[in-house]
Amino acid sequence: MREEDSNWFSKWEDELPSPEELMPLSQTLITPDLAIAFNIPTPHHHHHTIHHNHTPPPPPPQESTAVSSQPNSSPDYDSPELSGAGGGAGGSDEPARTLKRPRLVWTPQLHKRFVDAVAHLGIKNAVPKTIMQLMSVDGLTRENVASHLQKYRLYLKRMQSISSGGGGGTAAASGIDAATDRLFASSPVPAHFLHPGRANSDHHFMPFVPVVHHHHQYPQQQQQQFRHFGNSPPNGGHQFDNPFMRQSQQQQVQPRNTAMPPIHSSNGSKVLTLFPTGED
DNA sequence: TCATCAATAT
DNA sequence: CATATTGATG
Repeated sequence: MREEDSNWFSKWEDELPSPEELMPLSQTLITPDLAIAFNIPTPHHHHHTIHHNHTPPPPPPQESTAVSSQPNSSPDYDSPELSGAGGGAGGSDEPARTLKRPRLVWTPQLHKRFVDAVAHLGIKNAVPKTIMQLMSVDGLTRENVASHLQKYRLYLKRMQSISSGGGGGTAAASGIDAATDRLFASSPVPAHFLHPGRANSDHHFMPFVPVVHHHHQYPQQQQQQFRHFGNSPPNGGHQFDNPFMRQSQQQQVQPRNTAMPPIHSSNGSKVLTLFPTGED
């Protein structure tokens, strides 16, 4: 089983789409809204007091490459928004500083990364922030993870209850594999999750979180492509080409559904789905 | 500040 | 229904 330890990363890598596959998007990266949200780029140089924290008291442990290319403007706090005046004004450009991101769709794949991350971190360190970092999914927020984690924990709890209780587990047991938790069921639950009491065996030897972050001011809003990114293992990153599938814009294949209409937000809610649902 | 949870909203 | 958001509490 030691192999796995050395392979876990490779396996992970395998699932990761190659860089090339990630970028190609037919979407405009910067949408009008975005520009507006950022305070309308006036035909002038935007210098914006860039923040190159030189003397920040609390140094964030996230010192990666100093690649702050892409001088994005920083979110200035001044929104002319608010009422007023303009009223609806067509509603095209809304200053809306309160932009909402589209709902994240937890595909089995994404969930798998989540579970893997939690598994490798150990219950102990599996807190939203850390998980989020390990997952390295662009656009994924701490709250996304927190929310999912909360639900996932409930799922684990139910699982423990049924597996140990035994008594009177009438429909309870069946309840598990029932329609609910379809998502959670798609990913195997690491053993240790079921008993927190036990520490993990030998897996706290992480080569260090591959968190190779960019420093980015993530633009909030609009459909964005959540994408992963290959990290390089500390000891020899091997990159194999991964003939993977392309990303679908929005299309989620529900496992149990002969019907085809997947993304049906009854309304016109924008749903963001991650990469395509391949197979597990 | 962050994590966790319960309740609630969309 | 799945996810987001909020508020209380540690």
